Parts: sequence; C-alpha cells; structure tokens
Amino acid sequence: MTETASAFIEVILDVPIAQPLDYRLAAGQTVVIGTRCLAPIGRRRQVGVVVGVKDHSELEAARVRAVGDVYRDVDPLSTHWLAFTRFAADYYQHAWGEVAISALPPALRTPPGARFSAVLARLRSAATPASVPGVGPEPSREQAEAIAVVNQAQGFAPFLLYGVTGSGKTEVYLAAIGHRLAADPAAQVLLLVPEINLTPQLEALLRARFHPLPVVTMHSGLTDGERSAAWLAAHEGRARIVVGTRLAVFASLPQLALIVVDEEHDTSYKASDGVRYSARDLAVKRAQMLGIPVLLGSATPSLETWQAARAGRYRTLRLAERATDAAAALPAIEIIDLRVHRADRGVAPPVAAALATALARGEQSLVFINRRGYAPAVACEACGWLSRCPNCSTYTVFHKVDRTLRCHHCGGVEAVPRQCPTCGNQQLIGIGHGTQRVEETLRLLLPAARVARVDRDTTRGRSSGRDMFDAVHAGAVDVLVGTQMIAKGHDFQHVSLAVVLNVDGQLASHDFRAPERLYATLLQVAGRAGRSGQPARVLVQTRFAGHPLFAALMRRDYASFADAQLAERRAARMPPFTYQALLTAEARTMPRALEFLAQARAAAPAHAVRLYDPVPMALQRRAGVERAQLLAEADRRAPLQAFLKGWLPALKARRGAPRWHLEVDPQEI
DNA sequence: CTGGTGAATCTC
DNA sequence: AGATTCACCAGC
Repeated sequence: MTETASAFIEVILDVPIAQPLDYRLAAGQTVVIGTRCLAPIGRRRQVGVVVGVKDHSELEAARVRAVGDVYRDVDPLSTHWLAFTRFAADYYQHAWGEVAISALPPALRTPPGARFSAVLARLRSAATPASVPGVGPEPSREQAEAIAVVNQAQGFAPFLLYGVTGSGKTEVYLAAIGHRLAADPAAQVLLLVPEINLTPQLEALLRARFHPLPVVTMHSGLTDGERSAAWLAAHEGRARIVVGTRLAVFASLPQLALIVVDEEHDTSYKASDGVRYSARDLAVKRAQMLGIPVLLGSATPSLETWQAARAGRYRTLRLAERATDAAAALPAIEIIDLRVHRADRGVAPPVAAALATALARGEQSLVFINRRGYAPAVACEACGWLSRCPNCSTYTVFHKVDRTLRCHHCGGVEAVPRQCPTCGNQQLIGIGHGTQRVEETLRLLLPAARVARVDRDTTRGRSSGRDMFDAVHAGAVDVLVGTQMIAKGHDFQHVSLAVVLNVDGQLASHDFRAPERLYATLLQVAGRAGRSGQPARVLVQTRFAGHPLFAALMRRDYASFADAQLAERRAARMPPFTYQALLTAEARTMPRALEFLAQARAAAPAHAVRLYDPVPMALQRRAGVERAQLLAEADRRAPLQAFLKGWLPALKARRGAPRWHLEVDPQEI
C-alpha cells in the first residue's frame, strides 16, 4: 500500500485560542499562505485563513481534521497583512484569528453559499459615487514646505503635522496623497478620520481632487454589502484611496504607500469594545512594517505623539498661519470668571450680553455644554435627598421633556417622584444645568432668537441631526445649543460667537488625561467661530479662571501647555513616559471584584513591572455590577508586553473568576 | 433515578 | 465564542 505524504496547514479562526490550529490537506492538495478556507471546529465550520504549511503536525494524527473547501476566488491575503494583524493581536493580548478574521468583511468571513460567485461579481462591480474634477488652491509657503518634506520621505517616516485651526492641514494631506498616487500608478493611500459622518466634505474633496480615481469609504455604518464591496476594492487594488474610521486600519491594501491620520488626538481612534486597539498607534506600526510615511495631523496632538515629536522620533511639520485668509486673525478666547460674574441660570452676564449682541447683528452663536438632559440631578431642599441610580454609583439626570429621571450610564428611566421619597417634601429642585435647561434659559434670555438644541436626545431619529445642521448652515437658527456633537468638524460659516458653559468638572477630574482632552475640546469649540474670517469671540465660563490651561488657551499656545503637561507626566512617572495595562474586573459585589484582582496580582509571574493595589473604578457600580481595576505599569513597552504574555494564561486559568478584561495602553483611568 | 441549571472544558 | 459535558440537587 502506497502512502502519499500528506501536508498540513495552520489556520487561524475567529476563536479565542492563542495558537493557529492544524488541519490536514488532501493528498496532492496545495495551498498558498493567506488563502481562506472552510475549517471544521468542534461541531461547527468556520471560515479561516491559512497562515502556515508544514510536512507534519506535532498533534497525534487522530486529532487533526481535514480542512474543508479552500477558496481561490479571492487573492490570498498578503504576508504583510498577516504579520500586521498578528502584531495587533499579540500587542493587545488577543488571539490572532479574533483580530484577523473579524477584520474581513461579512461576505468573506462567512461560509459562502451556492451563489457565491455571483455575489462576488456583484460586489466587484459595485458602483462608486460619481465625481467631478476639481483643483485645489495654491498652497501657502508653509504648506508647500510641509508638502515638500513629506514628498521627499523615503521608507518609514512618521510626521506630526501640527497646525492651528484653519491652517490648511487638509491641503497638505491631499498634496501628499496626490504625490504618492502619481509616483506609482498602483499606489494606494489610507486616510483615517475619527468619524466618517463628520467628513462628507472631505470625501467629496477627495473625489473631486483625484477624479476619476475611485475613493472608497470604510466605517461601521455601511451595510454588509457596501462593506464587502469596499473591502474587495481595496484588497484587489482597484480602490486607490481608502478613507475610513479606526476599523479601516485593518483594511487589506497590497500597494499601501502612505497613511494619513487626521485629528490624531481624537479618542475615537481607540476601540472601546472587543479588541481595544488604538488605530492611530497601529497606523504608525503598519507604516513602520511597510517602510512608508505616516502623517499624523492635529492642532492639539496627543501627548504621546507630542513626546515622540519632542524626542525626535517623529518629525514635526508646523503650520502656524491660517491659510484660508491670511489676513484673518483667530478670534480671541476670553475666560469668564464665574467668581466675578455670577451666573444666572448657568449663564454669566457677559455671556448673555455677547449672545444678545450677536443676535442683534444677525450673526449665529454656538453654546457648548457637555451635559445632556435638563439638570444633572434632582434634590430635596428639605432633607438633602438626591436622585441616585439604583444600579449605578451616579445620579440620575432630570429630563424635563418627558419628566423622567434617566441614568446616562445604564439607560435606566423612571418618572420624577411627585414628592421626596424620604421626607415627603413636594419641593424638588434640579441641580446644575444640562442642554435642555440651557435651551430654556436662552429662550427666556433671547425671546426673539431661534434656538436649536443638538444632543443625543434630539438626534435620535436617523436624519434629525443632519436636518438640524442643515438648518444652521441655511441660517434658520440663531443660537445652537449642544454637546460634543456640535463641537466637531462642522464648518459653520456664520457663527461669530462660541460659548463654553461648564467645563469645571473636567478640570477636577481624577483622570490625568483630562486637561489634555479639555484643551482639545475647548480649541475645537473655539474653532467653530469666525470661520469665514469675520470678527468673532470665544467665551469660556469657569470658576477656575486662574488655571494654567486657560492662560495657554488664551494665548493659543498649545506647545507650552503640552510641554508643561509632559513635564508633570515625566515627574510623576506617567504615560507617555511609562506604559500601562489595566486589568478590570466586574462582579456582583465589590469585595469579589477586588479579591479576584488581588489573586490575579498574586498569580503574576516574576516580573519587572509595577503592579498597583486593586481599587474600585471611578464609576464603581454600573448597571448593577461592581467594578474594580488593577494597574500594571512599566518604563518600557517590551517588559510590559513580556509580562502580559506570561500573566494572561494565569488569568485565564482562574476558576470561577468574575468577568474580567485587560486593556493595553488604557486611555481612561 | 431523572432532568434541569450553571460551571468547566474543549475546539486542530 | 459556541457547543458539549460535568456536577450537583430538587423532585418523584
């Protein structure tokens, strides 16, 4: 009897198993690495990717099953893509397959049906939106210099494009993209943006400027079909430009020649469920692996990026002037000291006056307040009772619209009690100010003004947010009140006043990144005013007017603010001078959560990292679950990574453990 | 002795 | 993750 030597393949699947699994090939069957295949796993069959081929398996023969169909209908994934997804999986302590397979589009990660070739054909012929050619403005001297530097770059070259609002970072991106696309007729570029719905203008701009090259978008709002079509276009090299949110960092781009990360400081780049990766960090890593330039743009760079630039690891390209209108000065930022100017219903007199002036001139105002609802809590003046969420360690927010108390953490809703639940007093009062209350105040203050409110509550319906913003653009709104949603991206041409009502909570935050984020938010809000070069004002209300953050903000001097923050971080041995991982546990009781973390700490292998004491999280209780955390910290990445690699098996082996989760480079502590 | 839940185990 | 098996106990 002749025995044909059978070959084996290693396959990654979307299962939390650290190692690829071995499968047997049929006699004479050959497979290319990077090919998709159907693999039996337990009682199921899953689509996996071949990551290795070998003569024999270490497993006993009976345990190795035969692989199912091997798919040759799509080009194999590149070795770079495999290496990159593997890096991401290792770095964030997940299985390779969990990262790689979930990065594939729906059509390619589910077992194909009988009509799959027709499905593929349809995806490949999906129409891309039409575009009309357009040319850009002549770059300024500063822009031209930055463009020249980026275009000269060879190999891995990380750049920080540090430019004030309106300095024309986008034109630098476009020129750099254009250069790479022209230099190589197959080249592809990846442009990452924080949120795709904020950038329809950018998309249109790309289509016009690079007409007729196809531009595809990738984000979670696409249908399965759209996502698959975009992914295939990128994978097969038809799409030359991919613009997408953080998930696009995992796109297969065989001819990738440049990566751009717009608003690189934006927290949307950090995934907060599943594999908690940072798309910005992975973009830099991917560029390094490929030996290509990566351009990180921001007016308020993250301190991680700022430090890399200061240390000379990234090259800084500075855009100090406004490109849109060289003569236009940025609006002054004024701090309204609430200890001097007493607020009436949350609005200080100078702010009320400025709003009235803008209205009288027929100009638009924007009022930013980072709290939705009417009042962040309800209180009984007689006994001191406060509306608390029964399931979370937080207060419930009064929503006047439907007279409910809502928990913004667990989503719990209850009717406002008619009287105090503890003493029966009927006088319950709202504490503090949310968007609904500010809207009410503004209507009182400016009876003639058309006031509109934009927050998650008013934009619940699909298009209502869009409609609201259209109304602002059309001049049908005088005063726009809202949360974060109004701060980002929108290019309102007629806003001459931007007001920030209450940021003091963020100054008193326990999170060491709060000042960095606050500065970015404030500058972003400030950037909404005076966009067409008209005289404009920016007013920020605070009780901490002496805080150094405001001094730097008024001078629009992010550099000295960032340097001061870095000095503090260095002295206190915090990121980016240290590297962290956060183990969080969720249990029915706090002692249980803390006990698990204490055991996890005790079970840690010999290490060179600092393991802090387990402590309750800032929001200790959420949706009826007690939460605690344990911080691991090291002075360098490598020892932290080595430690985590040894620690994770010990964690997984713990019997009866509560739900736990490990986050590498946590952004919120 | 069954059968029903929740934890433990295993997937090449 | 998802399916199966294991372990323990209420009920007859």
